[in-house]
Amino acid sequence: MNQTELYQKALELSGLTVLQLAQQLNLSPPNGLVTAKGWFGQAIELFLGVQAGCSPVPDFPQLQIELKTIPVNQKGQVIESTYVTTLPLMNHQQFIWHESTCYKKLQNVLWIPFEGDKHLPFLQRRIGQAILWSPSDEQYDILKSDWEHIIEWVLMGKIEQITGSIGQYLHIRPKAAHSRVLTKSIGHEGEIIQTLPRGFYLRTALTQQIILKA
DNA sequence: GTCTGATCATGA
DNA sequence: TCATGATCAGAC
Repeated sequence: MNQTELYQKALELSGLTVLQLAQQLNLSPPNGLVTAKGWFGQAIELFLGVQAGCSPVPDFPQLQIELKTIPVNQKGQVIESTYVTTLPLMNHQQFIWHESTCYKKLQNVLWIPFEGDKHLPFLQRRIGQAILWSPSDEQYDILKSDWEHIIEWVLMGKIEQITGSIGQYLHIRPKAAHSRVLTKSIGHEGEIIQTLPRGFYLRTALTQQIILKA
């Protein structure tokens, strides 16, 4: 499958409801998202033929394309931020921008917008028109500088001091089963410390531009 | 625990 | 109201 074929396949989703998607895939859909937060994203993966897995690479490695679903309200406004990848804390290879999973995942993203208004019954929500996006020069520069800023703090052993308010398009937030989960990181003396795992997220400041422009 | 898929829920 | 911090589900 090449890029065009993938995009054409994604366009077939346009206008389908969640229920129709589930029927087409022979899945029994959940009644809501509280206990099935990732269900929709995984159903779309199944439809487009993404290999299920947990390795930190783009969904379509050969095409360098990452797949993202994104909830939008009736005014076309993005409702939620978008998870990108885990924040590297000990993996040195990941401290180089061009080697980072974050860079690789953001080169090309296939966005699948869908109705995310909470008052809409989940099964009746419709899927929108897919968007194949790559960052503009300006978006790229901001993403890179956000990333470098955050990684610099990690390298200086200041992981505990990075809050979600840092970063214009890209920021970090907790990413774990719960707030007691611990993983290794660098302390301010260069020693190994235990800390809560974080992930990179895209702010709506960026994703709104992408959805609007399409 | 570590990764993926994400949205929930609460405080300012 | 909305951004930050917390949490849910599943594969491995």
